[in-house]
Amino acid sequence: MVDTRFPVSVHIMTGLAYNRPNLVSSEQLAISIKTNPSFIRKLIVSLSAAGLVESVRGKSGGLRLAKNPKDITLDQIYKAVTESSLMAVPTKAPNKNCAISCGMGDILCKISDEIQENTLKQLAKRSLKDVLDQLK
Amino acid sequence: MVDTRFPVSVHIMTGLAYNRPNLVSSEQLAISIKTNPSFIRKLIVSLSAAGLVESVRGKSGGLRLAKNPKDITLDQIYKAVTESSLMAVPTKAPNKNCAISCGMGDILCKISDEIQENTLKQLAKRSLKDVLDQLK
DNA sequence: CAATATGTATCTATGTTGAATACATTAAGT
DNA sequence: ACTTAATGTATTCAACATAGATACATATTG
Repeated sequence: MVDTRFPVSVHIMTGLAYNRPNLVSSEQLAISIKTNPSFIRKLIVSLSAAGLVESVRGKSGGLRLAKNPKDITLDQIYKAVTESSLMAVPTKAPNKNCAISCGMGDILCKISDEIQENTLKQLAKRSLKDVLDQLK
Repeated sequence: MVDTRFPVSVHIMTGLAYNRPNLVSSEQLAISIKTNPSFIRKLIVSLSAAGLVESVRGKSGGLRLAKNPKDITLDQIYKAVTESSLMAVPTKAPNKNCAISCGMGDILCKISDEIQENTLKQLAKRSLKDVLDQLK
């Protein structure tokens, strides 16, 4: 199965940006994204912790952006909901009898880090406002 | 579980480059990488199809690079063994009653494509010879 | 013809993701 | 106060992808 947390989160954030400053419920978001409110709320926990979303509890509560869409970049969203790296890094201990095996770990980690950094830099160029403008 | 095909393939290719032009068996590679020959051979199928590896069957057979390490770049390896994109793209049909849902697909695909293209461009800068030099 | 390598197929164990469900907590509104 | 409706949190489940395991066909050397 593929990790959809980031794309789903972008969808969530776009929905909130679109309806700003009104509150939107996780139920409404779930319908728009065709997923379940449980998944939405799990993502909201991360997005709130990152200071991107505010929630209001109780009746007539809901969710809204914590910042202006132009001040939210996609790398912030990515970092909020994704902890693993795009490229897998070796987890197994190297084969100590093999020079190549011993050397590969560092090399692969360096490549992975480069990809990660580069991708985040690229996502940082795009704000939620850009996405919203593109939508219209 | 994480997709390790690319890092494992880089390891394979580095092993073959290191021992060039001698043949290396999938068994030896499996020991170096601490995995099983079956997985190695599955990857070899893809690497061979991409023209990166040659195999010799039968007794005293084995595997070797099909090209000079300086002419093999990491994006070639990546493309040979990985078909899915780094960032998940939406697979579900959009919610037709929702403008945002309908618009998100294209936007997310564009972002995914950008990341993919950018990452491959970055991997293209690095040749197998670079990896080998770095190892020594 | 025996030995040893790749090629190929199948099955299984494991881990991850997201769906489903339940329920506590909070706050509005009557 | 009480009902209603929202988030917060925990747990379980189903589906899926990955890689490990195994078996065996095929090819080639010696």
